[in-house]
Order: sequence, then C-alpha cells, then structure tokens
Amino acid sequence: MKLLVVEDDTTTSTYIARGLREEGHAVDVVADGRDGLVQATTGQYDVLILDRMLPELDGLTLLKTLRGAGNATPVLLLTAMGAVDDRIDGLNAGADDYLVKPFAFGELSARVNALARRPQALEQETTLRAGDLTMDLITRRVTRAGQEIDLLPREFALLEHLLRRKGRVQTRTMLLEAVWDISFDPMTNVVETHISRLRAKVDRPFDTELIQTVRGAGYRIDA
Amino acid sequence: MKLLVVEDDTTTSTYIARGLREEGHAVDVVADGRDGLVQATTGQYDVLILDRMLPELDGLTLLKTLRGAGNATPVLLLTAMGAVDDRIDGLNAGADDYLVKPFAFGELSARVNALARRPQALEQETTLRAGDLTMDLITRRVTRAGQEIDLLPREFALLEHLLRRKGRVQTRTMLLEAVWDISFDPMTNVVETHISRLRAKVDRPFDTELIQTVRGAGYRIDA
DNA sequence: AGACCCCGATGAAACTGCTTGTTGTCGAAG
DNA sequence: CTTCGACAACAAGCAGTTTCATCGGGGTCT
Repeated sequence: MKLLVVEDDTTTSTYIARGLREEGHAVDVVADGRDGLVQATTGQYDVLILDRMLPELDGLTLLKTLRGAGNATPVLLLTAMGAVDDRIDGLNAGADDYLVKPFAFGELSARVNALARRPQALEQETTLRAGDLTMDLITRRVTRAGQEIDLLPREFALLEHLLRRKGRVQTRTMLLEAVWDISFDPMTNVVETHISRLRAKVDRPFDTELIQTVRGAGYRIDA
Repeated sequence: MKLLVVEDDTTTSTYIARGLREEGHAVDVVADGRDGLVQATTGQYDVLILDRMLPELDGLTLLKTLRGAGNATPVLLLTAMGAVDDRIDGLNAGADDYLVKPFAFGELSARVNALARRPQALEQETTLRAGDLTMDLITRRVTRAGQEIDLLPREFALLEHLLRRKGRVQTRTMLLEAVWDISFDPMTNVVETHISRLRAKVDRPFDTELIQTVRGAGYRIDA
C-alpha cells in the first residue's frame, strides 16, 4: 500500500513512517504543506496522513484544495486539538477520519487500514464535483477555484442535475422534466435562458468552460 | 477497565464483549436504550460503547440525555451509516469517537483504549459558537461581542438548533420538526416570524449578519 | 396581569419565465 | 470557395408571481 505522510515534526513523522514500513507499506514523507499538495496530486496514494498544523500551507487548506481539485484519496487528519469543532471542521473539509495526538501507533495503523479497505466514494453523496467546481448540497454552497458563487434556486437545481449526470448529454426535454417537472414543451426557451444565466456565474468568470452545449442535442457538464 | 456495551444485535454484542473480556476488561452488556441509560448513569464506567440504532431509546437520544445530565463518560458510537452527516450528529450529541460498522475488533479495541487513556472532560461541549456569538447551554446565556442578549425560549431553541448545524441549510420543514416538533405544515409563517425576532436581537445590533436566508431553501447560520 | 407565542396582513424584494433582438453554426446553392 | 438562408443558441430587459420580512392584534398559559 502506498502512503503519504505530511508532517513537519520529524520525531512524529519518522515514528509513523517506520511503523508503517514495518507493516510492509511504501511510505513517502514530506514536511510542509506545499510539498504535500504537490506530492498528493502527482503520486497515486492509497491514504494520506495529514497533520493539521503545517508550515507553508495549513493541513485543512491543503485538504480543501485537494478535494476542490476532485481528488478523493482517503485522508486521515492528525490534530493536536481535541475540540469537537475542530473535528467537524476537519470532516467538513473532506477528511475521512481524524486522530487526536498523542496516539498509539496501533491506533494509527488500524485507522489507515480501515480507510484503505473502505469502499471509497461512500461519503461523496453530499458533495458534487466537476473540475475545480464544488457543490455542497447540505450547505447549499457552490464554489469554483475556491471562490464562492451564489446561485438562484432554479440555477442551483439545474446545475445539480447536470452534475449528477456529469459527462452525459441532457436534452432540453430531460431537463424540463427533471428540473421544471413539466412533461410538455412550453414553446419557450426557458432552458436556454437558465443555462445562459448559469454560465454567466459559473463559467464566464473562469478560464475553462464546464457547461458545454451539444448542438442539436442539449447540454453537458464536463471537466 | 469497566466497560458498558449497549447493542441490540446479540451477534455483535457477544463478539465485542468476548474480545474485550479477553483483554482483561469487565464488560456489561445491555440490549436496549432504556436499560442502557439506567446502567450508564448508575454504574461507573470507563467507556461506553453505544450502538446508534437501538430499541426503546435511540442511541443518540441516550447520549444527549446522558450529557445533558452532566455525565462525561467517554462514548464510542457505533454507526451503520458512513455519511459524514451522521458522524457530525454523533459528535455533536457528545460522542468522543465513532466507528462505522462493520469493523475489525482490533480497531474497536484501539479506540476504546485511546478513549480511556484520554484525559476526560476535555471535550464536554456546553457552548456553541459562531463568529463572535456564544451560546452557553448550561447557563442558557447568549452573548455576542461581549454583550449579553436575552432570548425567549422559542428563540433560544431555534438559535440552538441552527448553531448545532452551523453552516448547513435548514429548511422550514426541518425547523418545524426540530424546534416546534410538528411534522406538518401549519400553513402559517411561524418560522419566518421567529427568525425575524431572532435577527432583531442577534443580528441587527451588530455589523455582520450570522443568520442567512437561503431563498427557496431555508436558513443557515454562518460566521 | 404579564409574558410569550401564533397568526394574518401588508409591503418589499427576489426570482422566474417570456419576449425580443443578436449571434453563431451548418449546409446547400451559386 | 464563397455566400446566403435557415435554424439553433444566446443575452438582456421586463413584468408577473412567489417568497420573505415585519408588524400588530389576539389567544393561551402561567
């Protein structure tokens, strides 16, 4: 199993790394957040072990960035603080599990194994992603490249529908049915109108366009 | 170490109990929530292992009741569901850790030991916060920017509910269910009314607004 | 009586869908 | 190869509708 440890305290990181290697894993170690992000995005890891407090780039930010980029590698967050709030922040940021320092090595090992074993994307239900776009269905927040976008209810519904069938073309009829709940052609261009508005908020301010029109067929979202 | 297992599925409970006894712990087992509550409050346990779904009295309710009564025994929550939301609910209710079924015994053991080792009462969430707002659930005091705000009972309940799910949008229906305990639409604007009153006390006198309306969806609190 | 809460009315603001005019794309004819 | 026409998609403005905020009256419980 290939693991990445991002931890600035060398005492801790060598302790973790040695233990995991003894269990037969391939372990990479980096000491700051920026290197961590690079390494995490380029290497194919089974689990990331991430300290919350890091130089250069804080662990939570790193995690958010990673998730924002669509990376779903299981993350175990190490935190020095034990307050519930911190855990919640961690889970919200996209961590799959957390561990409060100090911890026994056996505990870390158990959790790492649990994470690797767990069928991924079991969580995902609450957040939809496409490229650098994130849509959180619970908080009802949409962000792209870290920037928050606020959408009107209909726009939100439309984007949600498109994201849920990412990559597949949705015809006007399908969209009318799903988002407007009408099964006849209203003889107007409601769909086009709303796609246009959605684009103005979601695509226009950024460099790559996520919402694509398939002429003669419909629309599709794709990274 | 003295442990209590509250679990209705006998297969699981005997599996857990046997394992823990082999490690030299004293283990009591009860099969429903009501017995669990009685046992937990009377016996002096080091850790409680609590199933989330229980007959008679649901695990989460049990936990809340226990915490409400000032009992700070570390609790490990077992949950069948893996969604982040459930974990957050669990942690909010006062759990110290959770474990998603199915799990390896070693994992359970590691966590139980970790909980017992951990200096207690470090958690005990009695205050909710959002930005410069503080809500103390014991003294029932709410302050913002150092200034005390007094709320009517319903307003207090509403704010508490929103704070407990900080960041997440709560629909009118959810609020009616949770704060008013009614599961039908009363066809009136009770919620809006109380939100309005709450805002007058909590937001209006200050510069940033914590209570946000998400048009077409509901309300959300956020710093 | 007092405190608290629900209700209905009212006005304001937000949202949506339509209309209209513009731009873009494709294919066939010149 | 270019031009033109038809059709598809887009964008902006406007107006009807829906949703929300606020207020005061009246009911209810203590």
